Amino acid sequence: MKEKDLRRSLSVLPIGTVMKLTNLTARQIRYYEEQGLVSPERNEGNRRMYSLNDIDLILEIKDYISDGMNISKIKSVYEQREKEAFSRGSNNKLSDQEARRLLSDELLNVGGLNSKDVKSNNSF
Amino acid sequence: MKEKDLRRSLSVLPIGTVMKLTNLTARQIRYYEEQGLVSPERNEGNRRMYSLNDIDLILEIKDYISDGMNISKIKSVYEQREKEAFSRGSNNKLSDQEARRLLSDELLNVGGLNSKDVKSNNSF
DNA sequence: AATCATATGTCATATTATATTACATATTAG
DNA sequence: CTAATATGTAATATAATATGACATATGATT
Repeated sequence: MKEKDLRRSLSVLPIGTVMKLTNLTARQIRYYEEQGLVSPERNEGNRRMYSLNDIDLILEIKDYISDGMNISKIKSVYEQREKEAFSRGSNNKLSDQEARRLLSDELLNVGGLNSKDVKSNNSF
Repeated sequence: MKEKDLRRSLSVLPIGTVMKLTNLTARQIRYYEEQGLVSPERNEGNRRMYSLNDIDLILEIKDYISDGMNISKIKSVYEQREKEAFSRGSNNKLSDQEARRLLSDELLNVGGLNSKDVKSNNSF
């Protein structure tokens, strides 16, 4: 559903939270961004702010890497995906207030705890 | 489900995230803590770290405040809720719905429709 | 083996975020 | 009116994050 997409794309999580949820270091998370795999927003203070979708993506990247795939391969996989997604197109817009409410709901339903050695089920 | 309970009690969210998700100021959030309504954990750097359960609670507090209930009343209600949960045995707590009803009952005793500013579309 | 690329660690410096405390103030209750 | 309540605001200190540079382990290539 549309609402869910939106609430999962709200960027409210700082890198420290992402570190805990993914078990990655800040260095790693920033490096994946540097390589074009993730694109967190920035707040007014220039801090990276991540969404649940970003966390999904990062966990997926983590999986790929632990499977022996290197960054550039992962990147090409995502570029391919974007092409497909782009051909579908989507647009939705909700008020900030609605969005906040929706994200609350979503956060309260987060599923899939990351666990260092358990191949991420990526169910976040 | 136990795993979900665990997830919901993970303290990984700094106060800035809570501000965004609840639309409250840091001052308000800390004040509710000062009044004994919330008890976030602290990380090694002494920063408050909130869980999804904490956010639930804060949103609930926000609702009741906007309905005209004052802090001490809310506190006494929570204490009452705990008593009842305790007398039922720790393994059989009040359901959320029952808890809501309890608070609603209390609201009726708070007296006059303290209409206040009902901008509180408690949709959160 | 030597060299190179990749992925991550670590350190230094600068800026933002948060904690704490104190005082101010608007609104409500008595 | 006066006190209590809830929140704002400011000052100061410390933690978290950003950025850039250099180090290094690992695996790939020559």
